[in-house]
Amino acid sequence: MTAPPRTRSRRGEGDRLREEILLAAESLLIETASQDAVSIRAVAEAVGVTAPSIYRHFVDKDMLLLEVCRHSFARFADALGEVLHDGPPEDRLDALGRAYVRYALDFPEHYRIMFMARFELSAQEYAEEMVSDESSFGLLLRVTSELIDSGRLRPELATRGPLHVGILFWSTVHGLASLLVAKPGLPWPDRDLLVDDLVTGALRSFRADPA
Amino acid sequence: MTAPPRTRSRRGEGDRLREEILLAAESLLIETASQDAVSIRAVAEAVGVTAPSIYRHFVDKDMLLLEVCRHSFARFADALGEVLHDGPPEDRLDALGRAYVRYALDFPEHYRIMFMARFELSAQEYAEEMVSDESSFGLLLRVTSELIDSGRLRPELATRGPLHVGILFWSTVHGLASLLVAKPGLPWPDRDLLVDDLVTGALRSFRADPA
DNA sequence: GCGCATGGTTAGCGGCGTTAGGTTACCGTC
DNA sequence: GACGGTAACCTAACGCCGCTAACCATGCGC
Repeated sequence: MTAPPRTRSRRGEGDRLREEILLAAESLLIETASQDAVSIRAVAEAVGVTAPSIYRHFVDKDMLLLEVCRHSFARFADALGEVLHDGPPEDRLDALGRAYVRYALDFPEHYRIMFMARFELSAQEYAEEMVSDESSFGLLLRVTSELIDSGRLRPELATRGPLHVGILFWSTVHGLASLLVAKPGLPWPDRDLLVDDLVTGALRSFRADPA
Repeated sequence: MTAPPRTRSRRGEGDRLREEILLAAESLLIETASQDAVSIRAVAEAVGVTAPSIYRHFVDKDMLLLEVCRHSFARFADALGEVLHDGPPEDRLDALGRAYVRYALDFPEHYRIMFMARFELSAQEYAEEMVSDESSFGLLLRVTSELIDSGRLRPELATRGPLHVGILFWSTVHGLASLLVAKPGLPWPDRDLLVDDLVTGALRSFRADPA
């Protein structure tokens, strides 16, 4: 784990080390479950290289973590995509919400840096990052669009558009997920029950006709 | 701001410096809007004292920040208490939710260390901290109790108890609040509208009878 | 007036992110 | 096949950080 012997990369293969650095940073994040433990020096030692070498591949630590973020977002989107079977949009949103919280609990530190850390991105970068169709938020937007199109939404919500509704749902599941991640020591009641009531509650509040 | 001249505290007045340290830490947090900027050394310089002196009054940095947290929680509870006028529990919960998000936006860094940082407290400490009647969570629990007692809650929710319902509401408002705080650069749609729909939506999902 | 707890100080340790500048090995060129 | 250029990585060091050890001064209680 500490320092495997390294053979220097060939001419055009500098990106190999870049990938190793990213993987090491991710591993460190998972193993230590602490963002502080992911120091430039620790990552460098894990890949068997000195600290300044990191800066050949990442302009600074924030950019390294941001790249880890991007990886996490991709895996996050995959995890959400897997539960998104065919069916009515309500069911799809329900599945999305449950998978969302589950992912946060499975990868708490990844969730932290994705949604609880403040990276100073421009609105431009955010737009690219989040609203792309393959992103997790893109998935959500697609489902809220379906929901609006289904006509079963409260009219005043439907007029606000998919983004607004998406953020409402996002807020709801993120609220529970982030609290569970941030305060694991709290005497939480049954988590599954909370997720259940929260997700079904949100869906209920969206529906025009209370069935 | 940097170093006012200090006269040494008298025998029993060591707590005076302790208070000054706390206030300086809070000021730094507000002015710099960054938790990283609140270093032991910076705080020490702000009160006109050397860094090690801090440790006469706080065992370590975490405990200092935790104390700042306690201050914040107290002010937070005050802010919530102020909007808690008489009336039906639904209205009180509504007011609580709106004040909650408003506070987070007014004091984002305080909100961060209160609800988005991970302090390793014991369950015991949490219990004392949060469920005390004067605390913000205590206020919330009181209102959710009223709500359950009113009999207008969905029966399956009412049986889960005030804590469960309180956490559901807390999650909901915290979700939006924390996202707004964590990602200020995102192209958010109208915030007031979001708070509106979120809070009324949560209340609607609680109600047994959709009026 | 003396002892001693209280409320500070100076000096320094190890770790952090980061930079400057040097070194090594590969690769295309002549 | 020697050679210059450059990509890839190194050593050394700066200025921060949290924190500790050890020392000093003040002023109260006796």
